[in-house]
Amino acid sequence: MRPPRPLAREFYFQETVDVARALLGCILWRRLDGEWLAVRIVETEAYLGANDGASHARRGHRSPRNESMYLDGGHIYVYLTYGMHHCANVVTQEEGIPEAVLLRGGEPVTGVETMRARRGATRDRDIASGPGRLTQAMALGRELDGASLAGPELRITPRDREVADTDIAVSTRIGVEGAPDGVLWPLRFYLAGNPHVSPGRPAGTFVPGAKRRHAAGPTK
DNA sequence: TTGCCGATTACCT
DNA sequence: GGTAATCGGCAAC
Repeated sequence: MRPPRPLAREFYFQETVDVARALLGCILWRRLDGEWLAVRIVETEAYLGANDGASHARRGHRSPRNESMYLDGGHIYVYLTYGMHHCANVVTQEEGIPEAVLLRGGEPVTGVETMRARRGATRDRDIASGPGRLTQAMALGRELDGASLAGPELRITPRDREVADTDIAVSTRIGVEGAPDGVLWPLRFYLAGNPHVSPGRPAGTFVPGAKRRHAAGPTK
């Protein structure tokens, strides 16, 4: 199975939150040893640059590690976390604006047995349901940091089935703590009910006011 | 140069 | 529900 045409470059220049939503249902492809691996994206998180306390680019921070966040839209930012797991992000916006969308979960579509072997997983739902699992299954490492998402080894292609707004659930982001701004922002998006969404936290739909507190919301 | 800690996961009780 | 694994980045000394 081979990938169709990649998403147009303009896709990545929409508002980052819109990109995070629009990526749900799209297909991420990775060519490994001549074989195409693919997952349908089912969970994302938006990171909104300098004003986002949870972002690696908070306060405008820039270093060799997060340099790829400053590329123009349509590239990938891969970093190592907890000393052992990689996380992959889709870079958005024009060059110099460090916004990105973290890929948190994927549903295996093609190359499933290769990914299963890479993960040592038995159930399909354990293959790519989490940011570290997704990068391990698809061999997304630091060597791909900064690569194009419309290239010969890596690409994202359009949805292969319809996704309605009502299929998309929203919550606060996972694993971000203590950040003065950003912690409560509803920037995690996922396909409601999809078993390949990460188990990181009860997948509760974000309900404004449920905890007597409204997320401040990005003021971008 | 040192020390702390993370956009996580797997395995334990 | 709790925590060890594991190491690069970054702030502070």
